[in-house]
Amino acid sequence: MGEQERWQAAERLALVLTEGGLQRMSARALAVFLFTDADTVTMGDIADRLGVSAGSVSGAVKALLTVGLIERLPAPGSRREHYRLRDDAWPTLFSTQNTVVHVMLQAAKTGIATTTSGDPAHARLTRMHDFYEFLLGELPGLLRRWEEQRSSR
Amino acid sequence: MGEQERWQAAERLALVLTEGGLQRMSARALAVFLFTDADTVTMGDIADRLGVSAGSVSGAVKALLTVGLIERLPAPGSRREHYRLRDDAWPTLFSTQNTVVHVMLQAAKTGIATTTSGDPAHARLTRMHDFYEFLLGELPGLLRRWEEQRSSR
DNA sequence: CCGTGATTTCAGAAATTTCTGAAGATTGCA
DNA sequence: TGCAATCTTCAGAAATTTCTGAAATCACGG
Repeated sequence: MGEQERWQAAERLALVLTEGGLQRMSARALAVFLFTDADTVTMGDIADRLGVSAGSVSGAVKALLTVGLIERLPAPGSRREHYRLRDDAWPTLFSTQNTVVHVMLQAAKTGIATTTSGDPAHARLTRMHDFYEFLLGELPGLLRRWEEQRSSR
Repeated sequence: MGEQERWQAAERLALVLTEGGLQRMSARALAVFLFTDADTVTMGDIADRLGVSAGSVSGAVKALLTVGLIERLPAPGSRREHYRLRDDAWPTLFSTQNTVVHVMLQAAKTGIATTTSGDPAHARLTRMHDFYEFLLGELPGLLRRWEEQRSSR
């Protein structure tokens, strides 16, 4: 397996992550965190690997920190900051994306308040409301099952 | 509840749907399907409601049909085509968005094939693989529970 | 507290996405 | 078949997003 294929796979993953809601540069940076052989990486490493400006990397790393996908390591007296993928990155990403569920539910509630019972719109909005409420109720159990399965190995 | 508030709520929902992956115009059109008081709408209705060109509406409706969120009604000898929101629109939208899960899993597998056991990258990719495999396994049960709950009311 | 290299910021450039408008195709009806 | 209204398509315009490059800021080591 050459380096060639590895970084091709990394770039492909970055495209998928973009579909999933991440910004392009954040997605590419995340792919580096995932595919690198080093335990930790610096902003310079990422810039070199991707061939992009330091400014872009700064923004991307900041975004990944904000959503909790990577972490800054206690720097042992080094001038460069070191970062790495967090252990719980994927459940975190999943939960972040599920913020949309909350907002959809709220949108349905707001919409229902603008209609009166019996309207076709009222029925449609209620149906939407019920689905997202169901979904929201399922998420905690789902994440709990993942934790259980993971700890039992 | 005035029309004013209703369509404000509709536009707000459209923004959320955009976050969720829909194109802007598709999202706005879907909001019309959801909030309208009529049982069905035509492309002209949507264009008037949103104040956009017929061309934009054509593209948006086509996209919504493709992903199965709306349906074309058997036109009773009318010149205009009539459309409406499908009953299972929300589970359908949810499933569509979960296509990403399949692709993430595949990306992890591809990545693993470019590493050797023991590499830090191998470990990270395996962890990613396991999470998305778990997630994929949970989805059918989740949708089944929704159907059960819905039919029992 | 300097000097040096790393990081942040941000205005403008570049790239991409999205919408329009008009021409062409389609379809129901007389 | 011919008319009229609707729908589709697509090239270019407009709007938005994203990236760069360079200057400002920051922080460690001396």
